[in-house]
Amino acid sequence: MNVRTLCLSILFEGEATGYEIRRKCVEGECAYFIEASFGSIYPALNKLEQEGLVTSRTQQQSGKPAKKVYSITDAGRAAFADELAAPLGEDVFRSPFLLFARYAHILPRELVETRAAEQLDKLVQDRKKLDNVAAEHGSKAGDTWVLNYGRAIMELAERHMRAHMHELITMARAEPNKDAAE
Amino acid sequence: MNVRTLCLSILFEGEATGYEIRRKCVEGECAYFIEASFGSIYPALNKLEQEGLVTSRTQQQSGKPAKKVYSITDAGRAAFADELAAPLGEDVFRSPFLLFARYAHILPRELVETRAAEQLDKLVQDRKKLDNVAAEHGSKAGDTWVLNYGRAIMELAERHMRAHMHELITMARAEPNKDAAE
DNA sequence: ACCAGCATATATCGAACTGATATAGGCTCG
DNA sequence: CGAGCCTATATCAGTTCGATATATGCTGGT
Repeated sequence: MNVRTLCLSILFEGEATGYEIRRKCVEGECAYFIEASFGSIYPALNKLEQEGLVTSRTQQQSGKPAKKVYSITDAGRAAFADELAAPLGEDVFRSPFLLFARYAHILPRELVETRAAEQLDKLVQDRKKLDNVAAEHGSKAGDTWVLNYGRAIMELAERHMRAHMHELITMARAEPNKDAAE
Repeated sequence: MNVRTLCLSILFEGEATGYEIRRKCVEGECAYFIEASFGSIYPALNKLEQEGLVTSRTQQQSGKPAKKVYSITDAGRAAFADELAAPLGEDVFRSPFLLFARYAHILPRELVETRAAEQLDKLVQDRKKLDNVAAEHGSKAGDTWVLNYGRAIMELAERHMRAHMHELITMARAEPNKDAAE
């Protein structure tokens, strides 16, 4: 599932600029399961326009920079339908925190405490963000389903972290570590 | 958290070849929260050797190709410790399936049914894999913690999917779709 | 008996993507 | 009244993925 398809999926719902597509990824309906940077969105939109899957018009704004509003074409809608019918890629989960956690036993207690607290905070923030999206957007059924899936998992992650983070901190405390040598 | 640090983390635990590092990412203790391909592991190991953070020796084998066994150096251990002390990157979750699910309402019922079943199967397989890792490896405390975190989440994901996938399928069924036109 | 396919093992390359940076106008708040 | 932020587009270097190449031996099916 590449940035190209992501752009088509958002334009399928209605017009948008590159900037707005980015925002929808970071704080909108897709926030939970997609990420894309400007560095991939803008080139993707250019290429989609070249291929005739989207069209654009430049819109002047008072008090803000001019923006380039993209719309999907019939060819774009067809291409998106084809993408949805194609075999799906694998889900990906990467966690620097979990790599860190494996080595709690050789790390200073204070550091483990800090990182665990930061991680819990991230989980809480992310869950709140999903709750807000669910509350604000009068989203369609598919969006609600995805959002509920995300919220269920974030809730558990938060609960699990809260219940078990002290064990990680205890590991760090248990063995005196290299910190003493520094 | 880059491939470089991943390699150091695995070599910190003991000697390994590039191939073995890859395996540990795919089916070992890290399977849940890390992924890395040969295309990034081998170059990373070469660079680490150039920098003196790891050393290698070539080991002949009967019945198998020769392998290049890497070991971490003191400089490597120090570099790894520095990495662990540095601020952590963000956790990443990307799900082509959830992007697909948003559009269940415009998709043929059969396709949604197939993809939902495939997704459930993946979740079951992944959970089983984590259970196996937990059972086989007499892993250290940090590994057990990470594994339990992963298992808790996979279990919920599986349960949630099992309980709610029929809603997705119903969405597809509810509105007749473009499939009729094909 | 033989061959297809799979596991081990290293390596490279193009395409994709991230994260940082550049540019630029206008707004807000201390 | 200026620092910093928001909107907005764009590019670039570095990282990573996914596919492919190469080589060898084992295993299972016909």
